[in-house]
Amino acid sequence: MDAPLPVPSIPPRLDPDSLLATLNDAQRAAVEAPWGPVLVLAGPGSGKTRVLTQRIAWLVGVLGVPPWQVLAVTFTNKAAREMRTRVEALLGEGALGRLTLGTFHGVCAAFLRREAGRAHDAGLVAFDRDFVIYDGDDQLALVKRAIKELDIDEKQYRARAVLGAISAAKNEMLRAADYRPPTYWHEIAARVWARYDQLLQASNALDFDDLLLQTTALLQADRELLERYRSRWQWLLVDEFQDTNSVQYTLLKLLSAAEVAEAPHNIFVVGDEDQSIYRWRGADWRNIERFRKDFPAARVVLLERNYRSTQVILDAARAVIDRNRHRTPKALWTEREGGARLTLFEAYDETEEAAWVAAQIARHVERGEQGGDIAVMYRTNAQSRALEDALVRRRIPYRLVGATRFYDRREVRDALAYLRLAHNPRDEVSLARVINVPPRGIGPKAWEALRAVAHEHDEPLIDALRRIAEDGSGAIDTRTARALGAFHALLSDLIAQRADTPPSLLLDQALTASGYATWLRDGTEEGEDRWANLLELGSVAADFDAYPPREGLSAMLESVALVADVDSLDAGTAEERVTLLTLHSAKGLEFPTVFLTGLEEGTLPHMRSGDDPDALEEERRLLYVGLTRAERQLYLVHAFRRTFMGSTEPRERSRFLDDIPLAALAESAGRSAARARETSWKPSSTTWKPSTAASASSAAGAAPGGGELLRPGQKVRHATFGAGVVVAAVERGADQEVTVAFTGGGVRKLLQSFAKLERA
DNA sequence: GTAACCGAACTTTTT
DNA sequence: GTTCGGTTAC
Repeated sequence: MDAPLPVPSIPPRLDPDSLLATLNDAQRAAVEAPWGPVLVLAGPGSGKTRVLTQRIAWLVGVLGVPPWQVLAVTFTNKAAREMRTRVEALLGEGALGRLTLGTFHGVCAAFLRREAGRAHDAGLVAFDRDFVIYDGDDQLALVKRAIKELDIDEKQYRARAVLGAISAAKNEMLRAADYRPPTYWHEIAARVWARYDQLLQASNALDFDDLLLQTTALLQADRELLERYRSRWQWLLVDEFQDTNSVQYTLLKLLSAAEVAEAPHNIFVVGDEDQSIYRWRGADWRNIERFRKDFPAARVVLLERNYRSTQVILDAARAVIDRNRHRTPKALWTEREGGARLTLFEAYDETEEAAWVAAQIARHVERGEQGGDIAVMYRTNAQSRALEDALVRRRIPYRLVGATRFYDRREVRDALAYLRLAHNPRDEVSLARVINVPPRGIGPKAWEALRAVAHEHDEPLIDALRRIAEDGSGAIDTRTARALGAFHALLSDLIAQRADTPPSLLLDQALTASGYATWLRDGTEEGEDRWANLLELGSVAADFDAYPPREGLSAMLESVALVADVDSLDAGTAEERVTLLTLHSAKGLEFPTVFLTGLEEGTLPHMRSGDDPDALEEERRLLYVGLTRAERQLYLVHAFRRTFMGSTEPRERSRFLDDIPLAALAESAGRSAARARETSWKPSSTTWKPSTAASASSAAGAAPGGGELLRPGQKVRHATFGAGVVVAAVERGADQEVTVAFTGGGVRKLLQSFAKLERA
C-alpha cells in the first residue's frame, strides 16, 4: 500500500485562501481546524471526500507537515485510490511519496511484514515476513478442517457459523485463550477456534481479522515500537469512521496516544451514523460516541449541505431515517429545491418487477439518458437474476457490481494456490487445494497418509511430502508414494524458481508443469472461459514483473489478497451500461436515476433481522443509503409475491415505505391501489420499440413478429409460467400482445416478442 | 481413485 | 436456484 519509491521532493506551499475557496463554511471549518481531535459528521453527498483530501493538502501544503507523518485510512481500495488521486491533484505528483494512505487491512499488512520479527519477540503469534493472507474462503476451509480434526459434529457446528463466532470474537479484541464462552455451543466453537489458530500458525498465515488484531496487539505489547509509530504518524485521518470495529477503534486510540493527556491527539475522523451498514461485520457506529467521550476536546463539524440530490429526495430520505433513535439529528438541505417526485410501483412478482424496471430504463434511454446514469439496487445478490433477464431481453447493456468476484473464481484460486505455495510452502490451505488438482492420484486416503507422516514427525506437510518423496514410506503403497513424489518435484521446482522468475512467468510455469492448463482447457466453451480468466490473471501478474522477482511475487500476492475488485475484465462502454448492485455496494456512489427494488417485508427489512430493533435500524439505514444515492429521480418498487429459495410467497410492502410522506410520491404510480389484480402490467406503446435487431434475433427463437400469429384457444408454453391457453391475441405493430390463462393459475398479458411463447 | 449422480441445505450484506 | 457433500458405479 505504501508507494514503493519515496520521492524526496519538498511539497509545494499552497495558498490557503485558494485552497479554501471552493468550500462551504462547514467544510472550511473542518479543513482548517487547528491541531487536536476533529469529528466530522458528514451527511450523504456533503463532500466528505473533498474535506478529507483538502485537509491533507492543508496539513502538508499550508501547515508544512511532512507527508510521512500523515496516516490516512479508508475501508476500500477504491476510496484510497480516489483520495490519493485527488490529493495529488492538489499538491502535485510525487509530493506524497511517503504519505501512508491505504485501507486498514493494507496498512496493517505492510506494518506486520515490516515488524514480523518484533511480533516474534513480543511472544505473539509467530509468523515471518512471508506470511500469506487468508480470506473468507480460506478461513472457511480451515475451520472445516479444524472441525473434522476435532471430531465435532459438522451438522450442529456449521463451519460458517463457527467462523462467524470466531471472527466476531476476534473483532472484539479477544484471544482464544481469554475467551469466555457464553453458551455450550460457543464453548465448542472456542475449541475449534484454538485449533484454527494453530492451523493458521502452522501455515504461516494470518486471516483478515488477524491483520488488524495482530497489529494492535503488537503495538500494545511493544511499548518502544508504539512510541516509534506514534512519533511517525502524528496526523491520523479516518474515512467511514462509523464502520470501524472494536479492534480498529482500539488501534486508532493507541496511535493517537489518547491516554496521554498532553499529547496533541491529531486525529481527524469523518463518518455518518446514518450510513453505518456493516454491523454484522463488527462495525460499531457507537465508536462515534466513544470518540466523543475519549476525546472530549474534539471539535465536531456537521456537514449538512447536500450537493447531490433534489430536495424531494432528501425529504423522503430524511423521513425514513428520522425514525432511528440513536443518531445525531441532521437536516440535509440543498439548493436544488423541488425535483421530480418519487415513483412507487407494485409489481405482481419479481419477473414483472424486473420487466417494469427494464421498461422504465428503456424509456429513459429513449429520452436520451445514458444507461451509465442509471442504477438498479437490491438487498440481496440473488435478486439480480430476474433483473438481468429482463435487461437482456430488452438488449440493455448492464454491469453487475460485485457478483462473482474475479478472485473468487475457482480456476483463479487454484492458480493462485500454486503461486502461494511457491512463495510460502507451509501454506496448507493452498496445498490441500491443489494437491489433487488436476487429478493426479492423490485422493483422501493419500492425504490422510501424508498428514499422518507429518503428525508423526511433527513437521509441516510440505516436509512430510519431501520425506515421502525421498525415502518412500513404509505404510504408503508405491503408487501413492510415486504420485506424492511427483507432486513434490513439481513444487520444489516452483519453489526453486521463485527467486529469479518474474511472477507472470512463474504462473505460466505452474500452470504448464502441473498440467493445469491442459486439464482446464478440455475443449468446452467453459474451459476456454476459465482459461481466459487465467490469462487475465497473467496480466495482473505481469504488472509485478518489473520488481525483483521475489518481491514481485510477494507484492502480487498481497495485492491480490487485499484487493477484491477487478472489474477491468469487461471494460468498454461504461457510459452505456446500467449498473446493478446491492445496497451495500452502492454506498459512496451516486446516480442521476435510481431504482430500489424488492422493497418488501422479508427482503428489506430482511427476514434475518427478525424483530431485533438494532438490526431493524440497520435495515432502515440501508434504505436510507439507497435513497440518498439518487440525484434526480427515484423509483421504489416492490412485488406482490416473490419466489425465493424455490417457493413463492405473497409479500407485504416494506414498513419503511409507510414513512415516506405522500407529498414526495407521484400520484397513482403503478397499481398499488389495486394490488391483487391478476392482470399483468402492460407496457405503453411508447415504451416498447421493436428494433430491427431485436425482432431479427428473437425471430430465430420463436417467430414472434413474423407470420405465425397466436390465436385464442391455442395451447402454449412459457419458460417461467409453464403451460397455458391463449385467451386473446391483439396485434401491436410488428408484435403481438397475447393474453394467456396459465394452468398454474393467473391470467397474464404478454408481449410475444419477449414472452417467447411456444406452441404446445 | 475418479466421475457422475443424487438429495439436502442454504442463502444479507464483504474489507 | 444453487452449491455442497455423500453415495454409487466404473
